[in-house]
Amino acid sequence: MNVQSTDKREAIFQSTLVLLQDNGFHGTPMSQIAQQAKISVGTIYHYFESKEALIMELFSYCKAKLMGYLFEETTLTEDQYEQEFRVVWKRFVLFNTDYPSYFRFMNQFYSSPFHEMERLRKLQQPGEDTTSIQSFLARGIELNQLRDTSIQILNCAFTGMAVSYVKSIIFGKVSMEQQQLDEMIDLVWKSIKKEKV
Amino acid sequence: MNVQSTDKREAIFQSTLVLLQDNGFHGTPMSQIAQQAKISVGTIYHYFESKEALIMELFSYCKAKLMGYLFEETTLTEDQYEQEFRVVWKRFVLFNTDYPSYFRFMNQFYSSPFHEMERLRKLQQPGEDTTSIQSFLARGIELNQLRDTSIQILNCAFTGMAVSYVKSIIFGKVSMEQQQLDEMIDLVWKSIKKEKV
DNA sequence: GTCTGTAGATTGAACGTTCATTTGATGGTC
DNA sequence: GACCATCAAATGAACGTTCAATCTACAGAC
Repeated sequence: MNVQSTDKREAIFQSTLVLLQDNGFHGTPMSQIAQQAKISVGTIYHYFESKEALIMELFSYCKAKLMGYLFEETTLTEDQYEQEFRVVWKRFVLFNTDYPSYFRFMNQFYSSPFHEMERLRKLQQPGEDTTSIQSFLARGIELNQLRDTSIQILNCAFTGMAVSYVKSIIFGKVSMEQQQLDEMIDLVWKSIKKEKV
Repeated sequence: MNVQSTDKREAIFQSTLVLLQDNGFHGTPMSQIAQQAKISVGTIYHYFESKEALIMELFSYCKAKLMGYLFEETTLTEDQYEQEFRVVWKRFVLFNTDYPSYFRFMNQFYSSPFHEMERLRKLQQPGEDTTSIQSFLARGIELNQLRDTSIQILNCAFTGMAVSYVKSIIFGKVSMEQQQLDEMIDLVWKSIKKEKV
């Protein structure tokens, strides 16, 4: 696979992202994806085994981008976990509001039967994402900064509020102001920080 | 429309719910819905104008059930808002874990293009749901029990964490124990309660 | 520098299937 | 016999996928 073909894959990904957000998975025919990407239908099948495979790979692609953005250049100082936390959470919101097509796609993906497939795939091939939100939260517990409870519960607070907030912004219920973003981060931090005795 | 036809509508709703959660909207043909409901395809079109109309009405049906359950028999005493809050939040979780097909359908609905249609419909015909979560939260602010911030932000905490928690339970990441549920409610309350001065 | 062979990339018409919706007939009720 | 409910076959459009043909790039021969 040479440089050109990487471009083609990218073009297919972007085209799919744009169309999916308005039409959904089954509402987006391969022919339309091809048209938008300015290639022919057959070419898609040169790069992806099937429509389903395209979606699965697109998901990995999006997730990798998000995770890369969240944790890039984070210099974690032990006594600055709270600041670090605020940065990561804010990045989560900013990434998704800046690239709403990514967000809407991943959101659709997670609430679709594809999610189940992804889950099963992960069980067979575990331990691939080492820089996940989960391990970031785990570190917070170790550093005695976060409530000593299950990672899953902390994750519900972190991700749940972030996703919900991003939705509010994208769907226009809330405007994206610095002040409100900071207040939202406060809510999140209040809920899962370790109480000082 | 007599009693029989109400039963038929109900049967169609239930059949659709069951099939949609595993196959998604476009992966669920009308023929299959009919088969599962033990009626013929044509009959569905007697009760619903189209597949799309069926989905939209199913959403209203589900939402009404959820809201009815959340706020039934709540005797709101002014000085017991916190308790009331905990009851309502817990009910939100219980309803959705008890009826996962409702949850998964609504979740799909919210992350699909249908949501946009619903939103537009709502704009044209506002003020229909008076017993919504939003007004419950608004009351909390009035009673000086919740942080004095925008309803949308409070809603992100309430709904965001609840949805995320229900997902964890349904997808088997977290088991549903009383202790954990209570801890989760604590997180939510901590994040949005009014700080005592 | 030109020619040639080859492997991969690209095309889009064609195929077979599936689906939402329509329709006209049939059964039941008052 | 009028009206509503129900049925299942028929319709026609749309879709995912395939494939034989065409194009492109480039390495080696001379």
